[in-house]
Amino acid sequence: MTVSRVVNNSRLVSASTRERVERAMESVGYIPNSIARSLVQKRTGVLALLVSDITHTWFTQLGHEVEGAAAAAGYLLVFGNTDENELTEREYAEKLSSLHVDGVLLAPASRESRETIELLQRRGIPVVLIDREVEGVELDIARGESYTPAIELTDHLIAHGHTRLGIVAGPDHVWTAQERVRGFKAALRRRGLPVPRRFVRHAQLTRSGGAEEARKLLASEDPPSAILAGNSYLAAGIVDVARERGLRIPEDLALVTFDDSEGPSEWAFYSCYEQPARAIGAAALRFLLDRLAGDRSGARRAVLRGDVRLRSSCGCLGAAPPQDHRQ
Amino acid sequence: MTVSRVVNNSRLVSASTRERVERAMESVGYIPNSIARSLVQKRTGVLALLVSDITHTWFTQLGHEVEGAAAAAGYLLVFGNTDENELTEREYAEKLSSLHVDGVLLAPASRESRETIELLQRRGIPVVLIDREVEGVELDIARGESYTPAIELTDHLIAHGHTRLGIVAGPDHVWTAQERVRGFKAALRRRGLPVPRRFVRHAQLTRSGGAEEARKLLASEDPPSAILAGNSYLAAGIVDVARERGLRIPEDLALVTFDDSEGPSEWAFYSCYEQPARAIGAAALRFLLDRLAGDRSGARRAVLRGDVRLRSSCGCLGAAPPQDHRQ
DNA sequence: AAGCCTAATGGTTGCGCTAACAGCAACAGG
DNA sequence: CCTGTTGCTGTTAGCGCAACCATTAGGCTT
Repeated sequence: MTVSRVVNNSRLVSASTRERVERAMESVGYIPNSIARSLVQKRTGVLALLVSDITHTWFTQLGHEVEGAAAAAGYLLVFGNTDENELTEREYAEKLSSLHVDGVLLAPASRESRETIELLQRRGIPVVLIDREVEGVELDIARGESYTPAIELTDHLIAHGHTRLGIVAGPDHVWTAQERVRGFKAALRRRGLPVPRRFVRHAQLTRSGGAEEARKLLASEDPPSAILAGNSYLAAGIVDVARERGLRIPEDLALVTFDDSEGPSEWAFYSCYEQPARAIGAAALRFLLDRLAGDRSGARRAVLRGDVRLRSSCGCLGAAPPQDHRQ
Repeated sequence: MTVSRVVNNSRLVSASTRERVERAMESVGYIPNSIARSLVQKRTGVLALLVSDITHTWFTQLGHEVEGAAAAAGYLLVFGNTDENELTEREYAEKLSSLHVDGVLLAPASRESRETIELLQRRGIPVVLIDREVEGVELDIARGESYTPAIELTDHLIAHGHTRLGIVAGPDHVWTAQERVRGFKAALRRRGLPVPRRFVRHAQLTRSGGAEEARKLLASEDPPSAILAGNSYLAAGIVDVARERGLRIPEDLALVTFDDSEGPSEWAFYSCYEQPARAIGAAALRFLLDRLAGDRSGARRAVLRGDVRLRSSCGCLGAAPPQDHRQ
């Protein structure tokens, strides 16, 4: 039909016909069927963002940014939540590829995400990684840093005079957690400080996960006097436990963490390395849009630098324990 | 083809053929095209959740719950973010209806959302409202309470001895904000207390929005000694301003709020009325699934009761100002 | 005036799938 | 033997759209 030409406003339609068609569409209440269109055009105008935890502020900030930019480029963004689980992730990938989304931004759950990625690539769906590397995968990626800042933060704790340091990082299968642990250990070794295995803890990336591991950490005979937390949720859990045990922060327990970014105001108490969520999202989307525009060049990498913010929880802004935040 | 029958596992296929087909699918890497299927079946297996702010913990908790339940029912959930804006909302609705999502859960941005809803209904897409009523729309809805709890919270402040009370609510076009203001005023009137117009403030539902209005509230000659905040983000903004002005909470300024639900630990300091986000999400999805199963009965309403949690910010747990949460 | 271009429009086809039906074998009952 | 029944498999059509080709009208060139 000529209707199609009107809808897609091809220029090969006379003004009079166009108007006639438009009036007709109006009166019938015609709405083009994107599904049929997608079937023939092989593009849907939908992008997907798969994150590991949609309740995590950091990811939603990033998502918010990506969504705005995607809308500006004429794409609809859908969010998916993998729950830090490769199986859920794979299922999402299958659904999304069967729905023929045009591209996927993925914060990979673990090493196993490689299969998810390969699945998507086999279907010709461009993938851009967010936040986390996957071993053996050469792909566009936008992320922050983990190794170097972990060293910086650890060094900072050491500069405060601590010699018994612990870390509560995310699950072992999460790339950023591995990197942060690696940086932590490197910093300690460089200073000739011990790295007791029991001071290196992996937790679920939630407040209760952080609390659980903090409890193990602080239960020992000779507990650490300073902790590097893998992110602000873990830090909040650690603070919970400190409160439980009557430990003042930073006097009895110093704390530094990661990932704060426009978070709740409580986090304003944590000394942290702030990952630029929005900038990472924007960079990732740009990579994806370039791919969709036909860019076939090699894998690109955007490693965005964040800022260290020294506040109360390490002792830089004086002793200011949050134990008044009782339930 | 018989292939279709295998994929949809109809029972009219012999075991041998099924296996043969499956082996073939495996070897070719065949994946069914959901788009084509959707085109003929007129269902996509996709549900949408439109919220006004995806960075708001309350909505993501709700979303997380809905997503899990939707997945269990075989549906994929996509999230959309309307930014508290009817236009964005309408655009989403058009895109989603043109993508033929099977149903929509909507937290309506304002009264104008009525048009969004009518648009979707005209296309035969079932809609269930979340959290907020829309005047003149009779539709399934799952929400918490606002009017009654606002009275309770206000009464509680009065019981603490306050006579000059203010409210920082969400934007005037948001239903819950209207209700909370209505309850606030009703409680004051019932006790014979004045309701100065300048003590009733509407703010953007963000921390900075809350701070802005709190500044106006506290700048007056005879400022309120107690504030009811419309949600925890607004409360955080109010706390920021109190800190700015050296006001102790609750001694110099008492604070009660809404919406806390598994939020950041800072919120554990706020006395609040806790809306059951997850339960609301679950109820809404159940309504939607019932509609999809063919339920044609009248509009249903689930009004879920939450709990008042009395903590430090109103003075119930002793004076415990959070001013140590400095930047 | 013949030939040829261009702009505007309509017709046909096929994207990949499934609903509906048609076909066919095997077998039971009359 | 025929008819009916069951159990499986193949065929046809059509979902709504756009790519492609065909057609027409009108204007331009030579």
